[in-house]
Amino acid sequence: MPTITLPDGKTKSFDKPVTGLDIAASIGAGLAKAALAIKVNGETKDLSHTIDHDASVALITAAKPGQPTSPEALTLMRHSAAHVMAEAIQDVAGKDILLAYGPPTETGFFYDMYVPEGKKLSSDLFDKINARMAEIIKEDRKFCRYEQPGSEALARLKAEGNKYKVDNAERAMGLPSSVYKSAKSPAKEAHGFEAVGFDPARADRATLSFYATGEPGKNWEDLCRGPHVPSTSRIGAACVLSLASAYWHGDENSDRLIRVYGTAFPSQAELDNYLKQKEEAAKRDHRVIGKALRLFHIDETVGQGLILWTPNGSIVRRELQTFIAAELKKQGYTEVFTPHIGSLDLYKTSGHFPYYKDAQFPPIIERDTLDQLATCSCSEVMRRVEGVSQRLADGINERTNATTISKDRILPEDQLVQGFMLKPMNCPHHAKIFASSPHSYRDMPVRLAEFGTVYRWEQSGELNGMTRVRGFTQDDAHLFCTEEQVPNEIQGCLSLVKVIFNTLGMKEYRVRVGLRDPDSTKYTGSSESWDKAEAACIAAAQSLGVSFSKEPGEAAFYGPKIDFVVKDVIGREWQLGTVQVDYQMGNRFDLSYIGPDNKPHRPVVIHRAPFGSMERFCGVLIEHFAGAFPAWLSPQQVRVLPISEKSLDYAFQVEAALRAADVRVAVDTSNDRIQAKVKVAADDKVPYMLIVGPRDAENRTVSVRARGTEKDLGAMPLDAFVTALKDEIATKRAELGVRP
RNA sequence: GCCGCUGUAGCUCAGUGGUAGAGCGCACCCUUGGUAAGGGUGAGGUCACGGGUUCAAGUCCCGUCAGCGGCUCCA
Repeated sequence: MPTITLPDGKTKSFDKPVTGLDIAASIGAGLAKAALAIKVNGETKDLSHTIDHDASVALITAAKPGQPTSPEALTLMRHSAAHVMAEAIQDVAGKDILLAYGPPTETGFFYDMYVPEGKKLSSDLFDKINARMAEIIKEDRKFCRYEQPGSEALARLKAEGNKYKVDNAERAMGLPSSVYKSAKSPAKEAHGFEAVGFDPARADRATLSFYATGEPGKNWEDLCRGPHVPSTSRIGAACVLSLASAYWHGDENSDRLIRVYGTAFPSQAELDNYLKQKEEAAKRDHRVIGKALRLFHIDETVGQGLILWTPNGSIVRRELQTFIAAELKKQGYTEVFTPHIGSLDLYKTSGHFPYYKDAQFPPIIERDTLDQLATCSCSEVMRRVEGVSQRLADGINERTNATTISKDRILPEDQLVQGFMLKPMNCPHHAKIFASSPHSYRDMPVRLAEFGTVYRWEQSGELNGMTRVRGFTQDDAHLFCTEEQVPNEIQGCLSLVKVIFNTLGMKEYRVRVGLRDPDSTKYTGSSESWDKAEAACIAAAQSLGVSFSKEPGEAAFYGPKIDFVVKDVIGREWQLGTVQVDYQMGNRFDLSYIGPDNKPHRPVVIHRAPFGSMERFCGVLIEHFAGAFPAWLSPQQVRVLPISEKSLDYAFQVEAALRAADVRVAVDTSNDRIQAKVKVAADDKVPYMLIVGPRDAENRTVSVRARGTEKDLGAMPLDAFVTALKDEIATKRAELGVRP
């Protein structure tokens, strides 16, 4: 008879098998009421699950009013809400919509479904679907689990004609799918089900579970692993949010499904709060603020994914670049400038071409050469563009000690097509700068920094405001160092990140350390070097003091890396910068320095762009500050608001005094009332408003109103304001601190 | 690239196959004021672009381009 161990270590013995609900009730009526599910030996089960053996059990409960709900409870509610939504959709839009897969997510849930041709599932139906969901929740139907032998259940699902469920069932039982064939990855794990070895006998032994929302055979039901909350009312409040499309199994050659997103919360108030937060977040979107504050512009005629930095945004960017450049100088970096294009041979040497050709703008080829190629077939042109001379191939193969350039890419000189690439990376240019002069170990490390603009052919559907673009400027640098110097240089990169994030008050970022896959042999460089470099990356990440994760298999083939990831206002994660150790580039470009032994040695190269690109970083910053930049970054730092035109003269004097102190300032010369001028300045998120009227003119004072304050802070002498603001700007303070 | 949605004034958006609309912004005029919108007048349109259906298209259909939400991808 089962003895149950509770999380606090206490045990309870029962004289017959017990359900989760029994256990909860044995502890207290309140707990029984609040319980949603149980965890048996760490595995979440329905509350009605029967335990007939000794186990450690924890109860998952709904939160008391005013208390935060546990992530586990939310996940349960949302998974259950996905069922409710699917039922509602089938009620509203028709049973011929085939359900595929509906899991909970971090902030809600979705359900992928196949909508037959000719049928439309559009957001017009959301009101009806939401109403139906509310009804189902109110009906408080029990989630009723029942099991069927695998083969029997499978036959039933096949008869029902939903191949997606058949596929789910087959995969749940460890059978190969009879309906889903993937060209890409046949062994790919099915949605959410554990991958198990193929075992035909398993189908007969296995059972499949179904959940009826109510009575099996009478109410709506779905093949589902569970677990669920006890009944629909325990979901609280749920709603459908948006439509998107998704591929079956994420496979673009497979069926296209409609993905319906929704979310659920324990109460309507919490749901409303979430929706309101979403709305607020949308207002912080850098694309919205960028337009309102005229920070940047994207013009169809210029091209998608190409950012035009308007004057206001350019100020923000310039301030940031100046800041970063000053920090780099402190760290011993030297600045370089390189052009926006480089010859094809450069990228054949580096390996970027043709390996990443799909992610690049096509090559720039001379007009005469194009004329010569006019009669060639497309594939012939590509062959010639991608071809490599014998000399270049021999050099690379020798230096990389492998057949890096295969024989079939080697062409006679007269067949080779010369041309240029818009540069997708800065490293080849920097490597050439390093190689342009001899280096002694005494000069190492050589740190070459450039705000280098690169161009990449991103898929059109991926472009997104400033966060995903086709042309961008990296805060790039390459550190050419000896192997011993690697840990110290990585540490230096991260301390730079720390300084800058701290100054900007950015705490919401995480760090991923990409390590090599222990089972793979694709990596270059000795395993001792790798061990040291990986250890250095981990140690450096640890010293940052933010959350970091080790990601085996995420390293580049040429070395381990550290990535910085931030979230935007709508919860999407963006990779900002990266620090990558590279054991390959030195070989590719035949780089060397003379060591103490008077012999040449290969330098290790560290690529680092801690903020990724100015575009993405500024986009993230706009959202971080919601457009309300600290004074040092603000496009306009002060606006002078004369009470009336009678005070215009003094307003201009104030402006002149501030301008002389290098403050970005403007006078509002409109003939509006002061109330209107205050409103406009507030909308423009100007840090300081200086209201000046006859009183101020007489006393040579300014009445200060800082952004975010409801009222004026009082008057202060003009000179004192200028001094205080200059100091705030010079020290890059995050808060607006100038006070009378 | 794929799926869905969207595209009307500088911005935010109404618009039922029958004369192109509002608010904000902008220009000018009145108002000269002490902290989140004073009043008036006016200018401003290839209804994204190209085809088609129709007596008639901003509206319906097809295509293209772009934006948005996802999917896939991301050195």
